[in-house]
Amino acid sequence: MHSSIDRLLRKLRLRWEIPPDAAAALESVMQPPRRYARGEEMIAQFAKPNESTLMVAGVAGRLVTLEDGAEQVTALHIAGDFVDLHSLYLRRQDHSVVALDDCVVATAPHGPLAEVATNYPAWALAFGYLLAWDAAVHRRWIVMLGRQTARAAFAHLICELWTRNRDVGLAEGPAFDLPLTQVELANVLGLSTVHANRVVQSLRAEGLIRWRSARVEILDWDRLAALAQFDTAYLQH
Amino acid sequence: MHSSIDRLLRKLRLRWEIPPDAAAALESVMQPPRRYARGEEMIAQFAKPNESTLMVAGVAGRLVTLEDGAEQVTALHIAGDFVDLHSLYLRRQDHSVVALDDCVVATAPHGPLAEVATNYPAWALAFGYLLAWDAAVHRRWIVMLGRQTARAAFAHLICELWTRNRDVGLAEGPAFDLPLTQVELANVLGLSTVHANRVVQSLRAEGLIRWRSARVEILDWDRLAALAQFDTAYLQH
DNA sequence: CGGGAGGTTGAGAGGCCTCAACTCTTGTGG
DNA sequence: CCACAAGAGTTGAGGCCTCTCAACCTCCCG
Repeated sequence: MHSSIDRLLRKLRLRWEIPPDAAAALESVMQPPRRYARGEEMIAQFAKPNESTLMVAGVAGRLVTLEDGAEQVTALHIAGDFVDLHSLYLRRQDHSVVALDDCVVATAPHGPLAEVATNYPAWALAFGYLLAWDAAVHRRWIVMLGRQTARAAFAHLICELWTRNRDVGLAEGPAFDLPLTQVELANVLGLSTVHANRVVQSLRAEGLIRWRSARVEILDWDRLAALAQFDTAYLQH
Repeated sequence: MHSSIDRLLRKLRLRWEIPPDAAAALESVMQPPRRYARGEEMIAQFAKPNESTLMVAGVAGRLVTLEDGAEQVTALHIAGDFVDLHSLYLRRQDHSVVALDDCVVATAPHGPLAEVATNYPAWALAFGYLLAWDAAVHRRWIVMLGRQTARAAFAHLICELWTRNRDVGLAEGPAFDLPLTQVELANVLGLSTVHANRVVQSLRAEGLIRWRSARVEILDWDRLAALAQFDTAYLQH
């Protein structure tokens, strides 16, 4: 990877032309890469950032904390994802962003970023697409949490993350990095830690996945996707 | 209401200037209002619409149907909401849109709509805002489904819908229209119909709300909001 | 070698589900 | 104007999924 926006370009170019001059324009407004260690808070809840953050490497989560202390992860992001493109349009963050692994990110100040969108139709379109795509993933999570069992939800999460990793060139065959603790997984799936653990064990015992030392390997895609009722359509468009 | 976009303008003008000429430009690309009867499907799942739909009156829901037949509503929309602004950017609908009450809608063809965004910076900004706002609501629903009990989730839904109705001038004091059947409510909250019914009764019995003949009246906002852990921030920005 | 984070296990409780029946409301046709 | 049908709402009972509490294990690192 030569530039911070390579993974993003790779994903977008699956379905669109991004002209080299447009790519160069975005690249020119990205700040130099910055690192966060696993566990660090990248953006605080209720913050009002004046820049948007692009993941270059690692995994980050958007975390909502309720008054009673309950925590729910509303989105996971990997290399090539903008973590908070929406902050271009919304005044306050409704959630914090946490590094779930060591991360490298590059930020773009809102002013120049908006200018890129005005000057390059390809980016105006792509930013709209990225916002809409984010929402499409949110909707699938709503279905996952509202209408699927814990086992199916976990299976779906694995299918989604594998697909997204593949789309940016980060899946090696049936395997990809998943540096979540089971506590964090529970906060994604809306479960208690104890039950999250049992769900993981159950999929392992059935020979659907292997998961150890921050790496998931999918052993039986067909059965996993069937359990998850995974339909990749919402990720592609 | 004189024009189809009045409620939308009202909502946006809570935080932005929308110049009259920009307003006129959007209005000029809206098609004449069209009606749907309660229960009608406005947009089919997997459709590829070439227009976006603005609610003028009524209530609509975005409905995802899984292979096993389970149904989950991922969003509710009232007057002033674009139901599928994202279709400007995404090729296929990932869900259907259903009229939950008699509805009046106006559509705008994607071509002219995109042109309005290019020619009027206020609309470029507002469309980005509306997309991001939609996603913020999705995120709150993820928290609601993942980390709140059925009672709290229902309470939250009521708080959110009252606030949104108020913002477009459709709340009369503590009351607003909620033309959902309990089956539909269950599909919003990710519950069985039976349990949805018990949740409704429970909030009624506690004197938090009244709900009859498609109309909700909030009897004790403070206790309802506390139960819901409702924080209006995500709706305002 | 000790400490701590992460993972695992067991047992009992509770929220929510399914199945099934029953009641109430609404609207339609005779 | 009544009778009936269909849809919506309600109730009961039993069972499963998931939660809480609490302990214990394992691995890694200093």
